[in-house]
Amino acid sequence: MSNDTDLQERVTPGTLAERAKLFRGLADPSRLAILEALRLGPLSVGQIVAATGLSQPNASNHLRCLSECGLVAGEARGRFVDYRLADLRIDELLALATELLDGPARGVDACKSYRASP
Amino acid sequence: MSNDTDLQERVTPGTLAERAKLFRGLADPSRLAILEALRLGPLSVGQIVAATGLSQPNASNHLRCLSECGLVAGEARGRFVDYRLADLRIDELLALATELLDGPARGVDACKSYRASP
DNA sequence: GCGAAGTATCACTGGCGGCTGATATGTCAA
DNA sequence: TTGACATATCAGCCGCCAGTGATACTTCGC
Repeated sequence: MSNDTDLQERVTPGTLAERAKLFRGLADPSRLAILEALRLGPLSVGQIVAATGLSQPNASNHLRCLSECGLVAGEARGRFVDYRLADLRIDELLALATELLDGPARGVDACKSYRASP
Repeated sequence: MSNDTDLQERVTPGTLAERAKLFRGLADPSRLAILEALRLGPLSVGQIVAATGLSQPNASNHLRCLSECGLVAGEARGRFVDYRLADLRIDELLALATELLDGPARGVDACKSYRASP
């Protein structure tokens, strides 16, 4: 059993679970909607709520998560908080995903193993 | 209510749920372990099982899913099936994720909103 | 100070997805 | 043909995360 774990670790030393967790951060339509909205520029929570249609507590929760994960960064301005993408490579990652969806990964939406919005 | 949906759609026309689903395909440690193993070259199911420590039915299930999604491609060779990454950009995507984890997204593993392996 | 607006936090729940164990299908060797 | 091997499929259970609703906290206008 410890052997199996070792084998798993040997594939990519250490960061396998972390990478899965990173992708999981991007795997939720709500979080993705927030990130997409922020690609155009910084937004306050209220603006994000308006842009995505999420409820305010829900958006706040996801923003907390995204912030802790280092995907977005929030800057308090009075009673408002402006959020922005934490890194340019996040934009690249999203763009690359779009490319794949137009290409080989076109069959994703047909996959029955899991849903888009859980 | 239909207004909120419209707003959501306006962020990225059409492909928001699909992109979430693509990331969800990468968000599982088992699937990610398979993809990582395949980055080094094509492998049969048995070799994947040995490399990842997954059970055979479990690996087969994930391979089916990954194949339907267009992330891997399988080629039957006798009673063996060799799987490989379906596109080079999948490798790029994984590399970009690693970069982010070494950089701004370092706090991902500390995020308590969700786990690495569900 | 007081009320209001913006944001964050909390407990709760329902639905979904990943793992397992058994079984089916298909293919090679003898 | 028969047995063994490689892979695929199936049903069921369990743990979990996303959403909701209520509420607390902070900051601004008056």
